Amino acid sequence: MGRPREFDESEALGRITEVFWAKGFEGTSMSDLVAATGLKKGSLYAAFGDKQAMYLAALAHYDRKWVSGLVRCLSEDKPPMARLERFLQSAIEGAAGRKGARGCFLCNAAVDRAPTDRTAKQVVKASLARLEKALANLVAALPVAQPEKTAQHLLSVYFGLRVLAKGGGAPADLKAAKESALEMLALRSERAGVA
Amino acid sequence: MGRPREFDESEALGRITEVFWAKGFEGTSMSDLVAATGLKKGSLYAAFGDKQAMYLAALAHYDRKWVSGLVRCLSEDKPPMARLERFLQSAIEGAAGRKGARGCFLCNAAVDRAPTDRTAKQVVKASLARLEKALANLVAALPVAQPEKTAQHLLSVYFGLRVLAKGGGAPADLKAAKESALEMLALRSERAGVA
DNA sequence: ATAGTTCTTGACCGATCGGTCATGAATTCC
DNA sequence: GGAATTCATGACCGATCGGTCAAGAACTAT
Repeated sequence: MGRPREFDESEALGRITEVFWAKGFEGTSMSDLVAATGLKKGSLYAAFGDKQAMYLAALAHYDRKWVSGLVRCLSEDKPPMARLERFLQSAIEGAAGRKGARGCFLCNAAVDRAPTDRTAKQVVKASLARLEKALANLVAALPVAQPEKTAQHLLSVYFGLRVLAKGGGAPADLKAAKESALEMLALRSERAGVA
Repeated sequence: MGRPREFDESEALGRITEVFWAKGFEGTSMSDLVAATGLKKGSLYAAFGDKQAMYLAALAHYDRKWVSGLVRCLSEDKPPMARLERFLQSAIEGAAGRKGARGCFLCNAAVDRAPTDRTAKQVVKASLARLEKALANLVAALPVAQPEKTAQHLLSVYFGLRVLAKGGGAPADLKAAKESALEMLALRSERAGVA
């Protein structure tokens, strides 16, 4: 009953996500969201609540769409090392093009929103846990001891690459970090395989 | 000649740095800086320029004070692995206490300021390069091949730990990531030492 | 003493901030 | 065809944003 929505809520959430992703919570104004969605302020508030709620909805949307994509990529039916290589490579490429300069929304949220927004922090924690689990599953297919520890290590390399990429790290340097991580892992596997 | 400054410019810069460090560029207002320094708006603008200039001054101040501290710590006359352990541990502890929740200003700047502020990006790049060089020097004391690659790897672990810590990573998980990184390095050293 | 210079202060600026609300349009239920 | 309900719209709100400026205070050089 009542008048039906004239816009696609999910599409609007996609636009909102991109804005928060690119500009952060504090850097995003309601007029930015109005411009990005083509909706009026009243409609946005009616559909999503206040600014913080919009941010949380965007973060959840990112988790569903992009984090899930990463998890899927980590769980693919390919050689484990190839999956890991692609995983780390995605962190490097995420800051390459003009549009890709936004990096990883999860990383951004962890750094500049989690410390002040408890709910955002919980969402971030949940996404991190999902990634860690997928990584641990992958590493478990390798002959290394303590796959959880190694997964945490690789997760930190991933986010470290995100930071360095945003900070203007040279592509060659990022590639070096990635290769070093993979080489060390191969070394460990090799050794454990022998033992 | 003329009326002398009634405040310590360096002390004011210290206060300004702490505010930007804790709240980011967009999250900091001039009234925040006024409150933190005890100065009036006019004095701040006269001394430092506009908001962006204040941020850049704060970032440079951080580089001089804290990044230099890290570099010094990495160059100490102690066992290399102990220095590395302390280096990574500082990333973990930097988000522990209430006050420490601000994490690493350099990491924050890389994530939320570097993409939109070219000058900030250059300052960040310079600081990153300093850290990388100190790390490479340290790693060179170890019997590992390609110390620069390894240094990049360790630097990404460092910033990854910063991100995970801010994202609410459990202390045990952060410790695991740190230990995994150090163990892999020890393994590599051992092997290279044998070869 | 006085002129010249720098610093401090608080009032002030237009613009924008996040958010609300009354009104009219669109739809369903009876 | 109302009555009820929901949505879209644009005007509107006080607060705060980053930034400026005139006027007085504190100092130096002559």
